[in-house]
Amino acid sequence: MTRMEERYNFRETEQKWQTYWNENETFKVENVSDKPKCYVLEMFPYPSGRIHMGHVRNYTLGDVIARFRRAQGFNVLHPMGWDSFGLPAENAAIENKVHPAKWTRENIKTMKAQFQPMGLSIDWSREISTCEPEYYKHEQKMFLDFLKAGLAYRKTSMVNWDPVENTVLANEQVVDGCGWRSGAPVERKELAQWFLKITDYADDLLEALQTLEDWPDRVRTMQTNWIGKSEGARIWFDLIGRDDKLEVYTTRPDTLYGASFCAISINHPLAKELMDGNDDLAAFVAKCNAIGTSEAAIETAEKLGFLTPYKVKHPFIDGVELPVYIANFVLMEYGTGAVFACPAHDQRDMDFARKYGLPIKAVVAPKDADAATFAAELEAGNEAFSGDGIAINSDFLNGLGVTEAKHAAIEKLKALGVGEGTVQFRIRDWGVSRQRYWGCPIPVIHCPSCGAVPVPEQDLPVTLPEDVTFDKPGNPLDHHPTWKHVTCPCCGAKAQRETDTFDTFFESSWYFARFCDADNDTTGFDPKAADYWLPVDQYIGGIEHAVMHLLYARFFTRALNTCGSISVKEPFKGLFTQGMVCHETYKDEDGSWLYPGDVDKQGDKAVLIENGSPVTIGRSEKMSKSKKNTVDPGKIIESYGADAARLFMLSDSPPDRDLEWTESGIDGSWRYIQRLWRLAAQPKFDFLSQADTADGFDGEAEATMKLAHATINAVTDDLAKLRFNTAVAKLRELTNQIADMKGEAKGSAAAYRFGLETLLQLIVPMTPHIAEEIWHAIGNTTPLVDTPWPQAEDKWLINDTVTLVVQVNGKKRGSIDVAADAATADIEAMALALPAVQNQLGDRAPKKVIVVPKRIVNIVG
RNA sequence: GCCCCUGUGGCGGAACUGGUAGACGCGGCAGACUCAAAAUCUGUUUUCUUCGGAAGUGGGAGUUCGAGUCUCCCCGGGGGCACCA
Repeated sequence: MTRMEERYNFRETEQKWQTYWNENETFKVENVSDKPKCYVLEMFPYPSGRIHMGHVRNYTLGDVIARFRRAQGFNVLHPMGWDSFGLPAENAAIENKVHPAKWTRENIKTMKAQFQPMGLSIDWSREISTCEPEYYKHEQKMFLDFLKAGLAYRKTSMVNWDPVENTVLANEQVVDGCGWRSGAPVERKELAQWFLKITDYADDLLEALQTLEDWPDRVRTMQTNWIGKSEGARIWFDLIGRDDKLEVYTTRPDTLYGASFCAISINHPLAKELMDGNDDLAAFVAKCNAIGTSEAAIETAEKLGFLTPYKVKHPFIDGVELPVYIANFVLMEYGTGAVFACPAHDQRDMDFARKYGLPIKAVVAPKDADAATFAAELEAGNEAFSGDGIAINSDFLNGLGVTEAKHAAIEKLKALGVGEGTVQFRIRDWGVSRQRYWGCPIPVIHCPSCGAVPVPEQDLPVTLPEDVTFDKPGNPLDHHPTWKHVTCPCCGAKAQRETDTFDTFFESSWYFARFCDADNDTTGFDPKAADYWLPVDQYIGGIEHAVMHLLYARFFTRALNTCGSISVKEPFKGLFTQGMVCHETYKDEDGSWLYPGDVDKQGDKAVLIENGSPVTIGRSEKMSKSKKNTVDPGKIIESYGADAARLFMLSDSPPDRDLEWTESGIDGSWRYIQRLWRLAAQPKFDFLSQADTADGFDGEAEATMKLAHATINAVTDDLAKLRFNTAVAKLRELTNQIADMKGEAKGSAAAYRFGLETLLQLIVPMTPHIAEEIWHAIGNTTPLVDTPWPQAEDKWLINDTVTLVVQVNGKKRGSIDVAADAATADIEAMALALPAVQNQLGDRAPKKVIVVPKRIVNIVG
């Protein structure tokens, strides 16, 4: 063995093993193997320029799983790439006059160099960058396939329009009704946009959530809510004096007998019809629009109604006519943009009815209530009743429960030809057009006579022009002198390219398939490669992607499946959402944010290092540039090493909870790394030359052997369940056990060595560098990274004697050591003989003695 | 308003299907080594205590031989959704 330095030099060691892994292509994988496959993927980063602690946590978690599975004998795919289209690149272009491509590629280079010292087990041969034509040309082909399959279409819809920047903004880019950069009030504008038919898969996307057992319930709930399936009925009310009908959607057809009016959206065609020359209505619409769409505005918004001259016939009751209002609470985007209102059983309708003096009629009463009394109280009050109950005052529905009454009402509507049962979804088709330069061009040509014509496949890719300017607002593709001017592929006439680009969620909707076959130049990936690797076994990322990215990717995979490009439907079998990395916040006397590095903490107080002026310590929040509570991963790795940083990311906090970054925490991890080193470099006794198991094990040696084997099982289980914090705790316990050994028992040296080697084998996924270094230093020649995961031996897991706690009336009074197979009667006798038990019982005889084998004895006195 | 998560020492957090509450770490305290400091090591660290014990997992009830864990009600913290008919 090599002589070990007294102190561990992490800089040298970490560099050494990283170089070894790179040169040996240790983590490069093939798409064929006789081992079972395991695909571990972390959400790929946006190349913003610098890695942050969130990245470190994310990629450490994934790396531990990847290394663990690799050791367990899986063929592990653990790739990395760059989600490199997006707005920040264009902002940089505008602010710093640098081309988005240059900015992005330089950032990738920087960030890749920052990832390198983390020691991640990544197959870099599969690296991808989504802004390169080699990547995005495939998604242009996919889009053409979607068009053919009827999964993509163009329609005019309302969008958030920034009048200063002349571009569409995503909902997230609208802050308090204003553009996030320009600060100008956002306008609603109708614009022709490309959509993908995610709604075709609404039911499947919802149903399949139940099969995703390895997803957090939270995410499944959020997607369920987002898809928003509701079952109800469409009803066609006869408009009196007109030929047409008013179509409404309701989830409560059982309350039709309580209907008192209908209400339509201000954007409903009937409302628009009335708008011509009607100043009162125009004023009303203006008033509604002025309320705004912010949460607070809606919360306090008054119910506003405008009575139209229209009336509709009640579908069930002859001769009853209902007035039609235009109301601010009815949304054109949901259902049919029209509702019938039953004030007694809907709070919103109740508020509206009270305000405008409309009738209120109770038609459902709780099971146990006296119907007449209940109805009278309900109709006199201001509180609607929306609970379950029995139909009353409802003719043929009377006596039915809500569910049965809904069915009966729908049957009757169908029989009368005035309605039908229907399912309504909240989710809407995915608008993918963006008036942006730094995205994938939408491969379509607009011809005055042929319309929107797909770019012929042989003309792909449609690449972004390099020579663009950002000196005026709007889309540089639109301003480009020549790029958009082309001829129609159909008729040869002068035509224009589509100048919109795809939403950048497009790229992240299939990158996991690209990693399976990253060099494929024909279809983006070979279906066979995707079949082999997909679905991703463990996907890891932030909860912020619970709906958007994760839903788009699930849809996209289904769409590719429909087009025959892929055989799976669900891209991610297991999903793990990690918590945020947080840090205390600091402010100076003027209330400006301060960097932790500028602050000197002394107990509960803090001062500015520069001049000693007082600093206010704020609550711990997600690390963010704006609050300056960030810690640079590069500096941390530089001063503590990657292993210490990785270990800290895994210790203490469960990975799905927020992690509080502290100096003392990273110090603690660093101390552990040093301690681990001393275990081998400065042992209390010579465990290497004396290691001999011929005489068996005794005392501390036996205890170490037992703990080592128990730890193998415990840590294996913890890692499989992603309970890294408890795995670390158990490894520390084993470390303590080994460190406490004195070398005096039979087999001490052998047990010490076995314990240490076990520890290294179990900790190598977390702290790969030091584990590998010690492994070799104590004489192993096969790299630890290629050593199979340890297996616990049964003989060390069995205990001859067990300690039983003895309770009297549920309170602990002592304990007894008994043989594992001791008879119940003997155990009882021993427990009762304990002085502490005698004291408690006094003269009384025990009423009952409960013996739970290998656990507890409870004496009831 | 609806839905979800969460509440355990000074702090982060352990506690498998109900069975020794506080593993492991951070911080603190005391001591050793040192001229001194750092590092390291040893001990101690839920609270109260008449040193026998007693209380204790946000609060209150319940089920049980036994509850941090299960049930019901209430309170606090965090997050998501929402004029969704």
